[in-house]
Amino acid sequence: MTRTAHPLTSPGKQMLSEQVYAHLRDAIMRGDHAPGDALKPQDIAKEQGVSLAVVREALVRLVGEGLADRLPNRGFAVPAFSDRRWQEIAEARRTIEPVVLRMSIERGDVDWEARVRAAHHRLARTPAFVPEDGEYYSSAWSEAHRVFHRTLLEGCGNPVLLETFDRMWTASELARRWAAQRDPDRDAVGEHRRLEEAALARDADTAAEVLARHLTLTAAALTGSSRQAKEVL
Amino acid sequence: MTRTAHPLTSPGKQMLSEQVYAHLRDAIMRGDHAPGDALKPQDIAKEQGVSLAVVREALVRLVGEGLADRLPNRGFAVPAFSDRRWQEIAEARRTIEPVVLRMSIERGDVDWEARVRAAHHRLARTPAFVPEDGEYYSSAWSEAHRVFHRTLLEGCGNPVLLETFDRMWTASELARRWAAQRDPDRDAVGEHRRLEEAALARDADTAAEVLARHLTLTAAALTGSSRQAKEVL
DNA sequence: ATAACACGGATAATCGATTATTTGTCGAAT
DNA sequence: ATTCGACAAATAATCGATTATCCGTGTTAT
Repeated sequence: MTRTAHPLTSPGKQMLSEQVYAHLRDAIMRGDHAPGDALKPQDIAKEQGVSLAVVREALVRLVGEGLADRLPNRGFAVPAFSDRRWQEIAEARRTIEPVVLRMSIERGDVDWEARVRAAHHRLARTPAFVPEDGEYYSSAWSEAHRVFHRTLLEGCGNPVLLETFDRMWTASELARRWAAQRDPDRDAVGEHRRLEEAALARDADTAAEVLARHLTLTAAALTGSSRQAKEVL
Repeated sequence: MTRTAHPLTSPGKQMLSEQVYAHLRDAIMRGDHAPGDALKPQDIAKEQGVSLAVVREALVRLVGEGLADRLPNRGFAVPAFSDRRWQEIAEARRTIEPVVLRMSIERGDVDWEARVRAAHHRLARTPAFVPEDGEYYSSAWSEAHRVFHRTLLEGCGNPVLLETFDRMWTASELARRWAAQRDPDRDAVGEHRRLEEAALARDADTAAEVLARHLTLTAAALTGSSRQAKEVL
């Protein structure tokens, strides 16, 4: 039955593939599936109540962002990160983010300063762990963490560099889900505080150094032993 | 009629969506379509002799790589780059590539040295322009140019950083197609030669500086006037 | 006993057709 | 003459079904 023309653009409606994409992305990032698990279009289509075409589109997008693997004629799967891959991602972040942070600190305006303050404040008062979630970071903390690191860089004013950050962050978080158990000795809170202080003081040298160290320590904590951290430092 | 099972994996066969994807990517990168032109799935499907599903999959992949724009319920289009966007891409390259080049020079082995030599040699003896192609760079030169710049960075040994290069290079070349007329005063040949020399001499400081200048000059040449180049330098 | 081959189930890839949305146009009311 | 709204073409999004491919299993020949 065709209903009469909409008086105004129907508000809540968006593409099904978009919804399925977001759902799968969140599920994968949340770690709902084990690495290597098959993502079967038919099963997903049935449980989401949509056709294969929309699931397929969502999966293809996921592959493009590194959130799914594809083997031709073999289907899609949750990506499995090797330790080597994880280290490469961490190194890439160490290489690029301090440079962008410098640019950000040199260029950021007062609005950026305010956003940095707000992001750090939010991060500092969000608990990283909630008892019932076991060893995993709470999703609220993960999001606050991402926003803080991104905000630090946003002063650079270059969307292309921020896109690069987004891609690496996604890969980094995905790998962290599975490479990881937390290192209780880490003082990430203090590192974040020092980052904020250096950024707001416009001390690019210190900020870049602290960020590089922060990323190194994080990477070392996630590869199990803290031996590597001491070596690098 | 179903034919009997293959004695061995049929050799030339690959996914249709892959072929269509490659075809569209090449066409867009070659500049066959004007920026902003609609990419109509139906037309493409008909001229390629495939169904809508495979065209759609190819287009979704293209969007993921920034080689097509998508407006929900409005279809796909060849991306139109603003001058601002082009400058952002160029700045991102200036920011990241010199840093990666340093790492590459510090780490590259003798095999890398040989590949740099070969890539530069190939670039130097490939003509940048062929008369019948008007003002556009020849596709052979474009490819040799890409390989040279990529090879310079490959010594870093980090696939994640190289993926980042690939994405930025693609965006850069796409923008160049349309932002661009060449600046006859440019001595890109000399810049490339100095890059090779500094890299092989393991002079990371000089190489990074030459690369930054090279990217600045290229960007300035493509935004029309060479005024900006002089300012930045 | 082993290795190569053929069958069959499961699932990926593709297709043809249906449904939904947008946009331009035409006409009526002001 | 201008604006608002309904109609109609174009085309994007989705669906259900078909075809092709892979892989495990069982069979047969050596």
